[in-house]
Amino acid sequence: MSSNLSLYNTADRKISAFKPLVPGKVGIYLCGATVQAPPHIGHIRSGVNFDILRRWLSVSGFDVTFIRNVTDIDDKILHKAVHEEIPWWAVAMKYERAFSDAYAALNVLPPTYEPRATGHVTQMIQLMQILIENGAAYAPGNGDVYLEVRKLKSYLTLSNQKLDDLQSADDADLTHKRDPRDFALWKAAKAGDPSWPTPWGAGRPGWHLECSAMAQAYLGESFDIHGGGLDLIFPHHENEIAQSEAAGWGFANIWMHNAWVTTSGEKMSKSLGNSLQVQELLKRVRGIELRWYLGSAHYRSMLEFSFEALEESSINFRRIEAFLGRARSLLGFDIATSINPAFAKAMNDDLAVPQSLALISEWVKDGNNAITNKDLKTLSQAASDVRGALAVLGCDPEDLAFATSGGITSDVLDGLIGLALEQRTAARARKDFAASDAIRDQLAALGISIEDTADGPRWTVANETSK
RNA sequence: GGUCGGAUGGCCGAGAGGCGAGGCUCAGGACUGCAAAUCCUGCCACACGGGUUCAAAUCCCGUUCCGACCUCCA
Repeated sequence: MSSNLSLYNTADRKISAFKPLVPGKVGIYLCGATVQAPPHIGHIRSGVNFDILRRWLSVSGFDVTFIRNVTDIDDKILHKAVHEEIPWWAVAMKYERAFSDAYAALNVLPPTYEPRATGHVTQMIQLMQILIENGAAYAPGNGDVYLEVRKLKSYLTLSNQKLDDLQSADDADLTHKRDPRDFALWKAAKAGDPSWPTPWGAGRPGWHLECSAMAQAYLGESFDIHGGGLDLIFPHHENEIAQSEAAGWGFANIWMHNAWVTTSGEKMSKSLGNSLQVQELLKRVRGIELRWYLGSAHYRSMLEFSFEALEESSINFRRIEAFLGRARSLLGFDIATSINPAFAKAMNDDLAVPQSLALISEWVKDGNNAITNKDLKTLSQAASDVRGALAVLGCDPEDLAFATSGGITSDVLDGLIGLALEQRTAARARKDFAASDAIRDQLAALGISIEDTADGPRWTVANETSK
C-alpha cells in the first residue's frame, strides 16, 4: 500500500509528505467537545473536517485508529450543574448525547474509541507521577499539581511564542505557583465539587492533562496526527506537548488545525443566539446538506457563514444528488464507487476539498451529457466517480446514515404515482393540457415533482426541509 | 506588547508567476404543448501604492483595513 498524501503541519507551517510511524497504520487524536452546551456548527465543522481526513486515509488503505475525547469535567460543566440544578455528570451526559446526535446527523463516523476524561484519572495520576519524578512538575501541598514551564527545554514551539512575551493573566495567583505561567495539571478539590483521590490530595483534572494521558493510553507515546480547532494551539496543545514531552514521550508528529466558522468576518459569536446550533440548522436543511456546506471550504480557511450561502450550497448538492438518481434509474443498477485519479490527487494535496468539488461538478456535467447522448459507459464512469468522491466527503446519498423513511415502500408509492402519471400521459396524448397540468399540480401539492424526459415522466419527492 | 491569519466578481469559494477552478444568482439561447430538468453562451474579479519580470491575483517593499490567540474556547 502506498500513499502520496501530503499534509500541512502547524508545527513547521509547511505541507510535507505524510509518513506514518508504522507503515499502513495511522493514529489520530482529535480534541473533542467539552460537553457543557449543545453543539454549534463550529464544533461540528471540526468533526466533519477530521472525518473527511479519516475517511480519505481509510480509502487510501490505511488502518486508522481515530480517538476523539469527551471532556466531561471542567469549570463550565460544574457551573452549569449549579445553574440547571442537576448533578454535574447529568450535565455532561446530556450534552455528550447532544454532540453524538449531531455527529450522527452529519454522518461523522464514531471514533474508534471515544474516551471520557473522568474515566482516565488513573492514567492522569500515572502521568503526573512521571512528571514529578522527572522534576518537571511540582505539588505545592495544597492539592494542586503544576507543570513548571520555565524548566522545559522547549515550550511554545507550536505557537512560536516566547514565554516572556505572553501577557500575564490577571488572576495569576502566586500563592502556590512558582511562576505565573505554570499551568495546573490537577486542581485541588473545592467544597462541593467532584474529586478523585491522588497522592497529592483529592481534586480534579486540569484541562490539558487528560489529552496527554488519553492519547498515550490509546495511541502510545508517539502517534501520527493530533488535531483540533485553531484556538487550541495555545494554550491547550502547547501544554499537551509540554506534559507529554516532559514525560519523555514523542507525542504527535503532525499537528492539524481547522479554521473557524465566522460570521461577519468574526469568530462565530454568541450574538446569533441558538440559531447556529446544529439542531436548529437541521430544521432548515438536511444533515447531508449541512455536512456538504461545512465541508465545502478548505479546512484551514475560514468559512463565512450565512443562511444564503447554506441554501446555495444545498441547491448545489441537490443537483448532484438528482444526477445520481437519474443515473441510477437509467443504468438500472446500483452505482459503484470509484476513486478518480484527479480526485485522489486533490485530496492528497492537504485535502483540497474545494478542488474536489470542482471535479464533481465536471463529472456531473459529463454525466448529464452522457444521459442525453445515451452513452451509458460514460455515464456509469461519471456516476461512480461522483459517488466515490461523495463517499469520501461523507455525503453519499446512498449512505444508510442518511436513510430517510422506512415506511411506505417505494414500490407502493411508485405504483400509486404511476397510476396518476398514466392518466396524465393519456391526457397529454390527446392534447388535453388542462387535465395533464391539473394532475401535475395536484402531485406538486403533495410534494411530488414531475419531470418529462425523453423516456417518459419521472417523479421525485421534494425534500421536506427544502420546500 | 507578542504570535498567527486574512482582504479575489452580485454572493460563496479555489488558486500562489504565464491558458479567467467550481458553485449560487442573473441575462440570453437550445430542448419542451407549457413547466421542470439538462445543456450551451454571457456576466472577464483578485484591498491600495510602488517595484522585480518578457509575463504578477501569485514574488519583493510600503500602506490601509479586518480578524484570531496570549491560560474558558472547534
